[in-house]
Amino acid sequence: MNDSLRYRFAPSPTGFFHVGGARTALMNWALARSQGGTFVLRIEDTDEARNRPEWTDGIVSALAWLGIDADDPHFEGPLFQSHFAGEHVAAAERLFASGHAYYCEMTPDEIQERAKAEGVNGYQGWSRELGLGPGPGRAMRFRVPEGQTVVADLVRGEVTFDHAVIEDFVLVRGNGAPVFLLANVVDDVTMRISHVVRAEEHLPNTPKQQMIWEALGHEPPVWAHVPVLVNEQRKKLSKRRDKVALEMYRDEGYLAPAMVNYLMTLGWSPGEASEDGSEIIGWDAIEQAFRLEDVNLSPAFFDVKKLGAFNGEYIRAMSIDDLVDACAPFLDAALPEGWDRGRFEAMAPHIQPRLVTLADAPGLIDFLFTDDPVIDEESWDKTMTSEFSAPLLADAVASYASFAVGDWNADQLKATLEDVMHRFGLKLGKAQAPLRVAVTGRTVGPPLFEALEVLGRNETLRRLQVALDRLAA
RNA sequence: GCCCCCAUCGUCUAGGGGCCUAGGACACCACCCUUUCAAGGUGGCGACACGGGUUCGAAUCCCGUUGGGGGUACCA
Repeated sequence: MNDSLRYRFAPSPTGFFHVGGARTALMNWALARSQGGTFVLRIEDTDEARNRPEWTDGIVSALAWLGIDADDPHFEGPLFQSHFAGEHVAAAERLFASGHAYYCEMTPDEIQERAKAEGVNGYQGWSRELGLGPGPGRAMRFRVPEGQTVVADLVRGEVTFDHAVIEDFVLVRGNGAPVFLLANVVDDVTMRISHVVRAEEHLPNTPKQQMIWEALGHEPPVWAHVPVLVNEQRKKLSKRRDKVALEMYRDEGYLAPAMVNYLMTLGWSPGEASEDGSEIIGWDAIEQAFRLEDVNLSPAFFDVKKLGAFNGEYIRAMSIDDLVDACAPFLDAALPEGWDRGRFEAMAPHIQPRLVTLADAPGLIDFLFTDDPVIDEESWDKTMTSEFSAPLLADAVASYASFAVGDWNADQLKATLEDVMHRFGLKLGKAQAPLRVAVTGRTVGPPLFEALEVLGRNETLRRLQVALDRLAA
């Protein structure tokens, strides 16, 4: 372990875990593990979050789902920001004592008025030289010196900010509560954080944080601001308009490794680490290959369709046993209680290449687990209105009825229907359609004869007869 | 308003002066395979925002324009 490499991930609990947060967490994790450093999970527990401990539990379990394991030696935490509250105030006092901060008793309204009257923008350090001491309602502000701050960012290079455009920002509110900006820096200092890897939206605040680091007498950390994730309108992913909760993707049957893989390809490319040019690459390889220096500068669109492609890829790579296990919860939710696991195991290889998410599984095979298939009327109309539908069905019933139980398998069923179709001068694609609708209720689905084999002789014949009766009526 | 960031196919990206008539992946289209739908295979469509420089040579470097995004609270 390299004790001097400490990467922090500092989410605020909000009741769900943001996919953007997942990505930065993953990046920090990859760095900490491959460099032999530590991933520090620090949770910004607000008052509301403290009343809802399940929110912070959610963060830990979301991280665990992603493979960021709290028991891993590289993992430290969770630590809670509120535990350091005393240190926040103490640091502010030191800043005041050393002249880096001063008290100001102007209210936001007064500031706005005066700025308007003077035709200037924002607070102009009006209380700087008043020599005010602490007092009720007085906020502590940072005395921004002349000059400029250069933020050395590992992904974006050196970014220069002119102090002239940074107002004397508030450190501690009039009620004595330190602001987030200060708390954050003090936590980072206290926890000896060496690398701050976070989303780009924090870049404009970084010069302020760097000034605080320096005023506190510390060398600032290595900064790295990675591009934000955006929606189709190129706006930052937001809880209100976008589907951003990691938990929702998990609950819809997206696989963690697929999500992890996809997230890491946003703003970064595995490059040489992927020998075949595909973007499908396992975590171990990602961990070894990931470098902040290789991260892109521009925002990336979170494309659910591409996520789905990755997910399908990962599903197809699963063993049948694993697939069955993974699908089980989704089947529990959708099928009648006590569904036959063996039956699903028999069909699993056939639905595997057809799944985008695990949640798609029940819809593909539910007809095998219900008393009667749900007939899609559109499908019925499309396939049962031909002249040959009824006679073909009748022929099929007659042919299948003569099957011995031991002959009831996909190959024989197919061969027999081929005989039938020849009698009608049809191709298999056409001839199987009425049977498919009669048995499954739909025109599309898993391979028909395999499904019939699983369904069994009696039930298949019964369903075909039901359809025949309906056609006769 | 002010500050900061960004700009290669529809999308995610490769690219760091000649290897680029710009490569891959997802999506899309066509064909093949085929038991419907998928999966798989083959092929196709498709981009360096614009304008100036620098250079023998620019997607790559510089400047500007335009366009996008983010930030700017006694929010976190």
